[in-house]
Amino acid sequence: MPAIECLETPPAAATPKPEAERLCKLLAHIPLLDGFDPAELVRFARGVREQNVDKGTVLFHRGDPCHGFHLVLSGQIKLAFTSSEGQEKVIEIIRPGQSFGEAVMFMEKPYVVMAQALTDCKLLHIAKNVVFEEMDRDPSFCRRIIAGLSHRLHHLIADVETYSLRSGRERIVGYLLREEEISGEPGARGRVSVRLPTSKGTIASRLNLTQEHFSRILHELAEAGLIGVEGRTIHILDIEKLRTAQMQY
Amino acid sequence: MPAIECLETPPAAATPKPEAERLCKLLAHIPLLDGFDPAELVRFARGVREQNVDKGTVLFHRGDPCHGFHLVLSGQIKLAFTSSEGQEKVIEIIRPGQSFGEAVMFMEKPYVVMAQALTDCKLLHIAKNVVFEEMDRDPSFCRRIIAGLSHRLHHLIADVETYSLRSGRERIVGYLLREEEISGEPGARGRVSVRLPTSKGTIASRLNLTQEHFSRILHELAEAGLIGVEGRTIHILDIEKLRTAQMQY
DNA sequence: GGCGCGAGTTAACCAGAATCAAGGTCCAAG
DNA sequence: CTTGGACCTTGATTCTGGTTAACTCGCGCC
Repeated sequence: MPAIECLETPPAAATPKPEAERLCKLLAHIPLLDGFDPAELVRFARGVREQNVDKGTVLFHRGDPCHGFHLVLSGQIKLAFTSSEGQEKVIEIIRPGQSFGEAVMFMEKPYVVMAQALTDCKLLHIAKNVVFEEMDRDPSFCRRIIAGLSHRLHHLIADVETYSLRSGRERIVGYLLREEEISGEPGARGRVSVRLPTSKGTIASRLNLTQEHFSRILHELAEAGLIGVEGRTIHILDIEKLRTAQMQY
Repeated sequence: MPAIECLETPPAAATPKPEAERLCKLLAHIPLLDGFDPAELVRFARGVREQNVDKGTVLFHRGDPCHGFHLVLSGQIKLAFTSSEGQEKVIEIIRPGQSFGEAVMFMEKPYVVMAQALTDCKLLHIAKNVVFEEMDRDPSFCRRIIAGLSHRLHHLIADVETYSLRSGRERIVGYLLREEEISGEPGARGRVSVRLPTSKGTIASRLNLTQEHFSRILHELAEAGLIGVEGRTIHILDIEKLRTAQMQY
């Protein structure tokens, strides 16, 4: 597990133009900047840094100061906290197109969680000063940030609900159904397959379960004829049945 | 438990002036509007409605549309969700000076939780249109909203951490210490007392415990000589010792 | 090939917390 | 004063999920 390190893109001091252009192209795709005109993007690009990190790299620990936020271009990042006894709880698995660290940035406080690459990743780091400048300049940009934070909050409340009101079995079934929803076709019926985005241990922690318990429940669901397990691929044998099972338990 | 009902302040159509003035005075104290000049407050007051609700009143249910946010002037409101089986989980107990419902307002989605008055309450309801107008007009107002949402998010993450990494005992000890911190003198030592803001059952739910389990743990803590229980008043016999107990468990 | 390693599985056992079922206490209304 | 209800406590029992530990499987590497 390598220590924190920022593999910057090659300096490119000699030819800054194409490098900046490439960055702008990347920026144009991120939801927060959707519809920004080129001039705005260039302004923004000043504070943006591309990072390539290896699997296992810790981007920041709890307590580290925050200088901006991150956006994942490819790969996966896990956000987690570790208790004093060393056990870890994964709060979120960040996937391409998603960003993290905004809330802490706006609070001017150190990180409360740690972030670690689950795979080799390509990231953008957006410095907070360009965000703050843009906020002063453009009220609609503020609106987007507010919308983003609200959305995040909403999501987290749903997580709290899941953790406190649902059993392990229900959480797993819910997870599988959601996962199918984002990766599969919209109106899927009957037999569909879901590929787990990362190791079972990590997903178990995300769902507030131990790896062992997760494994057991998958086994139970398989025995009940609801799913088939094949490594990281879960075959949902009858998605309608799984949905109704979700209701009952 | 009375159904939802909005006890508006008397119409005051004949003398709108003093009524508006009184509202402005209330508004001037809320953190979000701190430092606003009178003209801004008046503009804001158009969308503000005072509400007096009785204990037990449900302000909104999950699924209700959201037309603005609420601020508590006096009394307590509980935010909770109810599972399909009817069991309830309290997410937050809102106290005077605090507000709720902003995130949902910015998302233009229905409420995901329900809000109920734990005591007779005085509230302000701020309509979303005046908030949105002010956001377009004043970037610094946006900043405050962003700061508020970030803070809320931060808090919720701390809750998730507590729920998933700490035992019931630890959660209760942590709660008592926090409660002491906000109600007691800053540098308290030795013996101090904390008054629970509401019923033990509600607090138990807030901490993700059953009433029974909560009661038992209080008993255990009392037996261990850490606290004394006298109805809703908890005497912390030695706050230093409780703090170190918090570390160990 | 054999070694080591990480991920996953399985089973036996255990603990923390929920559930169920009585009571107890206090207080306000009849 | 006594009746009922809200709130709380207590004990017995059950259950969910965590802990520990052994074992398997696949894979990269010497």
